[in-house]
Amino acid sequence: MTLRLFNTATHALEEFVPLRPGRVGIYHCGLTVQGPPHIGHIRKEVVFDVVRRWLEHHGYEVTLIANLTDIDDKVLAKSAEERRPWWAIAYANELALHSAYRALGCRAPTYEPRATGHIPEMLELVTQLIAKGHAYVAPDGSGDVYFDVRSWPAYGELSHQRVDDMEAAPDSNPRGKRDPRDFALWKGFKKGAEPDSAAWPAPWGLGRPGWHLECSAMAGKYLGDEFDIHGGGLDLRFPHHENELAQSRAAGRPFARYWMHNGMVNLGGEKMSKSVGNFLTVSEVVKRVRPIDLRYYLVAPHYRSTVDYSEEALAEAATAFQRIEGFVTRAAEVSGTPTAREPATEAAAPAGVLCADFSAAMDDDLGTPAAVGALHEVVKEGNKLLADGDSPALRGSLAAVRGMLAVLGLDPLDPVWAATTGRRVAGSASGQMVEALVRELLDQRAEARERRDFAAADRIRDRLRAAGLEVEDTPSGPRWTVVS
RNA sequence: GGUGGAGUGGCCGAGAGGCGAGGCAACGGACUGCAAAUCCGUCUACACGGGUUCAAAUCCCGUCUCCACCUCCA
Repeated sequence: MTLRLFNTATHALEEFVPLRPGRVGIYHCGLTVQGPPHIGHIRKEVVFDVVRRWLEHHGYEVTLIANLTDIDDKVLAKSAEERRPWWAIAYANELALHSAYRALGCRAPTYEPRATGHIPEMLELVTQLIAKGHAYVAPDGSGDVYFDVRSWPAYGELSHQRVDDMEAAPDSNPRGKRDPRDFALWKGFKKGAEPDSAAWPAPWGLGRPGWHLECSAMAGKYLGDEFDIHGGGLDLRFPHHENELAQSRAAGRPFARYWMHNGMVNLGGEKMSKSVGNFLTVSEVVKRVRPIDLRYYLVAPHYRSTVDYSEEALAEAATAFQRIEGFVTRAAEVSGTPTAREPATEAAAPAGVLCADFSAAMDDDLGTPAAVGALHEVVKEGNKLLADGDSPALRGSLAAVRGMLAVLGLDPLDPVWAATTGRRVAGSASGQMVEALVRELLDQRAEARERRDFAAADRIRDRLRAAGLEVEDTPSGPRWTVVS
């Protein structure tokens, strides 16, 4: 069973072979913390969370690094606009990002470095580039340092563009650039126009790092000069990733071996984006839909395809997922598997039980759509087994389904969802009271049904529904769930 | 101008020369006191125009439409 990934650098499906046996290093560009994360941002987090889980399923020890760009033009602009320190804005949005991670069941990165914490590493990289003749201090006295694109013939290798074919940057102010495509490694301090706290000393003058530089320096620090996978949104391929690659290689660092880019989330036919204003934040969407349903919606399509966000499609995805979830909760009850009511103590299902179609799909460039199809097939089989009550076959189906769901980060019995799936009452003291009261009402209903007083029985069911509890009759007696 | 990607049934969404992914919705049936859930069945689609082939959603040529990037963007 070999994993193949589509490498955007070569435009080909390649067998994944790690640099060091048994270990995988992944770097993906996190957020510029200028605002709270939207659905497009969190899709990327979910995608790489699944990449990580699948690699771990393969037995790799995964180091996942996601950076935070906490100093840049946008953050400073926001700071000026809101009259709050830039670092306070960055931190507030960092917290918002973390809460979105948690809401969607994304495991925290192994480490999440902030740009401002890595100035020395960045200065070192710039120094190397200047020494090798690939970067220069602008002659205009601005204190800017630029990467010299013409000095690096491979420039454009990642996005398959030739420098001469590129539109001349519509930069009305070429400042001290030798070529309009040269990009800033270091931005000289603009006294008065920018806060003094946003400047760091450098051999070529006070200033702050350019965006592209940060990622090269941090990836190098935590994963080494060469590492396995570099990820990020498709929109970052050029110029950001191209620039990272150029400056790293020009400094003599081989950099990433595989490049993975996730597709965009569109809203109203256009990429969800802060600047256009057509975005939905994770926190607002999560008020309308359960986070686990949102995650299913983002996991089910292929990671490289565009997702056209719509409430209707999201609602359909939720219904589809609830079918899977329904099987898991019923099968867990029937087989005595701990549910969210009593948090699971057992680990995720053992790897061996995943269905072969699921694994084959995942190995084929993370083919989640086909994998989800395979998952639904097993659910259908499981539902048939459920009619006969507990059995080894049912337990096998449940384990397989949970194993597959765990890879996708969607196991409804995982305690991370306990607070938001809302379908069970948590094992708190008040939960136990609700439990006892509902039990009493259901007993009364059973008695009413016994004497065929269906009007009375239905009245109890209706009242419970009005209170947000759905009652359904199963061969093994009535079961109830919290629906509101 | 350059570089990529996409157009699939009522909807979402895979696949990539033959053998009907999957889900949602709808309809019919089974089960149920009624529901719910579940199961069984029905619904044969691939932007358009040509071509290649015994066979095309899949390959070739042309056309149209849309998206991303070349400027900050996951």
